[in-house]
Amino acid sequence: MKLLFIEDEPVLLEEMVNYFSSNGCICEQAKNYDQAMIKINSHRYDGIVVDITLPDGSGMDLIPQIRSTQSDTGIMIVSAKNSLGDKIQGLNTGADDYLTKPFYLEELNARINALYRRKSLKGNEIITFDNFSIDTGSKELYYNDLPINLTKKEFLLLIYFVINKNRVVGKASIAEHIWGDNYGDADNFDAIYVHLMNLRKKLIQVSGKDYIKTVWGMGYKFVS
Amino acid sequence: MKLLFIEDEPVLLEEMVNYFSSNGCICEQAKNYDQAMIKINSHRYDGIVVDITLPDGSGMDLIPQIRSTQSDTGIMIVSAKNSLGDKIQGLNTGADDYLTKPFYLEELNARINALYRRKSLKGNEIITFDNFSIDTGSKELYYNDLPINLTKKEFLLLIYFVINKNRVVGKASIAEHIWGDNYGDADNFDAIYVHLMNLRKKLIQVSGKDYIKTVWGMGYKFVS
DNA sequence: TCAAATCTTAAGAATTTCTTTAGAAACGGT
DNA sequence: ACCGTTTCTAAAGAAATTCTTAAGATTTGA
Repeated sequence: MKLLFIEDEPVLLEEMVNYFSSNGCICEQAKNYDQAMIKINSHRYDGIVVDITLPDGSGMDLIPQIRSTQSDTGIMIVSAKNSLGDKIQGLNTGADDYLTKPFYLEELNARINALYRRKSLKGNEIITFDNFSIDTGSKELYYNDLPINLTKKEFLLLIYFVINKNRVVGKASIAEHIWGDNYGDADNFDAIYVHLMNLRKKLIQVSGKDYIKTVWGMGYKFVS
Repeated sequence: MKLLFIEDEPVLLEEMVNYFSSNGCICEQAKNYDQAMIKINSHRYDGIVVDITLPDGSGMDLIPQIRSTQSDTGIMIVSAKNSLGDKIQGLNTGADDYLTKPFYLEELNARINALYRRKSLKGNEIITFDNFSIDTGSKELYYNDLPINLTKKEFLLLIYFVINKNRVVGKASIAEHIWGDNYGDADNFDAIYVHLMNLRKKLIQVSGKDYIKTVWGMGYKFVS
């Protein structure tokens, strides 16, 4: 994942770059508005962290600029101001999320990852796990190049699981993700059960491994 | 995670409670300002979702009240876009985040989790003590990378203990946090005893150490 | 010291949650 | 309109958790 950090405070900037570099990210930095402008207009990033208060301008003004050229880049505001008004304004200009200083780097990391997951889902991408590969463009699943026939619901379910790998997802989350808003009856999860079991069985059938672990009373977890 | 939803619109309230309950949270609700006030002053929560427009008052007025007594509680405002307006801008209410209606429950979920991470878990998704580590995302406990199987209640109990490390927690507090307000019989703590002992035994079994100290007549204390 | 209160432990009953199956209903392509 | 597929509903059985009960141990305080 390629990231850009726009931040004038040198200590924080270094901390962020160190943290994300050692987490396997490609990190670039800009120390002020002008540097940021140059970076933004010449490179693409998966995520950009923008400090609002810069010595030569407001990070707020950078956001529409980023958004106009890099529509699927995750934009994360970091700011010392913690009034609601600023947050609202920031998100209205096209940012995806914000964090007020001081913050934990773990928190920033979690949010950037969440943004990346959310954004990258749209593109035609191939996600792999073990011997499986999912082509999100053609909506197909392969096991060692052998195509596995999944129904639409099973496929959506699989994608949702893979995106949230190793994390417990509750039945309600699954329901909302697959059926959207109007999943009326809250305590009727029969349909989920069925699709889930079908998907589980298909994965077991070809791989011999059960990827979907049941977490009693909580939901399910995709492990790999 | 124990949550309070303050919302007068019954459909949305029910949806939220159902959603988060099905995702493994303990949920309580308040339908108006007065009910909310009572709840806030008598219970502690990990997160509170506040609707601004209530029939008998403004949710905004509840926020300083919450903040003054529950500093680690994540406060999430939900509101129709037009009622946010300019009034709030620049007004530092003490809320942590906001969401304008309508929203996806998944979005609310993500934000509440983020707040919980930041406030209670101090930025970490993984909490450690001695050779144990608790992964709050995958809902698993490890002892030196050896997974320890806990039931839902045991897991909730452990988290509650760890967050309140070295502090005595009474049985009533435990009950409240793990069962919410629908814990029928107030002076029946038998169920707590059982879960508590089961957790205690599991921890002793792998580590040889009893982390849960009994404080006679008071409650229990998790030491590390 | 002894009775009362509180806690520990264990076993089994009750409840909840999950799995599986089968068939009905809805959908989509021809 | 027909047929095959997908999706949903329903219901029964399995599994795991949760709760109740009860008996025994420990601590407290009169």
